[in-house]
Amino acid sequence: MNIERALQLLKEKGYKRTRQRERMLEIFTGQDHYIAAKAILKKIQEDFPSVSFDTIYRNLYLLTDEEILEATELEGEKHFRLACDTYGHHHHFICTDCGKTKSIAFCPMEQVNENLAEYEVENHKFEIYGKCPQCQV
Amino acid sequence: MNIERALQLLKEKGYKRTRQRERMLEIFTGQDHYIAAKAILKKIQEDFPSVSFDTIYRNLYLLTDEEILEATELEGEKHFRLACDTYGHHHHFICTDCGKTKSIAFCPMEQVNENLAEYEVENHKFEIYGKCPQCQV
DNA sequence: AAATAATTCATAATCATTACGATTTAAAAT
DNA sequence: ATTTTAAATCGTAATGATTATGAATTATTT
Repeated sequence: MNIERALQLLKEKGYKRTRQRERMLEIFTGQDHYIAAKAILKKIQEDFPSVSFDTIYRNLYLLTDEEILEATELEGEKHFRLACDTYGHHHHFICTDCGKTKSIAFCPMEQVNENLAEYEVENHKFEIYGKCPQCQV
Repeated sequence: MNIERALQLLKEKGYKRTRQRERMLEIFTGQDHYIAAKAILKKIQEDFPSVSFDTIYRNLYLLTDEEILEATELEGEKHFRLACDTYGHHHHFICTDCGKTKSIAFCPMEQVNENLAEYEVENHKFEIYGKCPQCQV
């Protein structure tokens, strides 16, 4: 995902192009880290000191719904990153210090041979946690 | 995990045997469901109307640290269940309605062949979400 | 039965998140 | 270029889960 494509997607859906949204996308661009909602807020306040929680959260969820961002919950806080498009469905190693991610192509759902016939599977989560090379002691 | 063993473990560590703790363990016994902290509180209040948040949360975390309970975070709320001892390390299907679980013996870490040599893996999470037979529409 | 150390209770504080009404602003229509 | 209008933002307050605190209580040890 890149800014151009994100803005295009938003336009197609009739959403307005606001400076706050552009700035949010800029913050995410080029990052392969998950970032806490709180951290996004702080970053944006550097340019828009009066931006409110509402704006940030509303937009984070909007962008996630539109699949421009990916979300995950780490230690009770929601974190976000630009949706990856290196390959399709995949998972992540996530650094518990800095949020840096490494993509894991393998999806465990292919291998589960437990009998789940009577269960209606809707979703799954596979994440590996640890320290990236930069964050090791 | 069963009550006797849990109480034994607590005793060995020098923790006191309180009525509240016994009641908590009773509530979990025989359940293969993840239960929200809030729900535990309500249940215990039936017997101890004046029990406080503090008691519940402190004990849920204590029991989790002692590996008597297992915890997971579902929709921003922590949920708990008795640690399974059907077999060793494993994962769960979790019903998003009632919290009922089904054990999944397969662990995806065995299959990951991405090169994580430079990454210090500490932990992982694999959960499948959906509706159990009882909760399907 | 007394001592002591852990535990609980009652309540307040914190932290992330969500909600709301008034105001502003981007984009469409004139 | 101006007006219109619907969406978005701001400022602030509310909510909900969780954590913290200090005094009172209780299980265990002496």
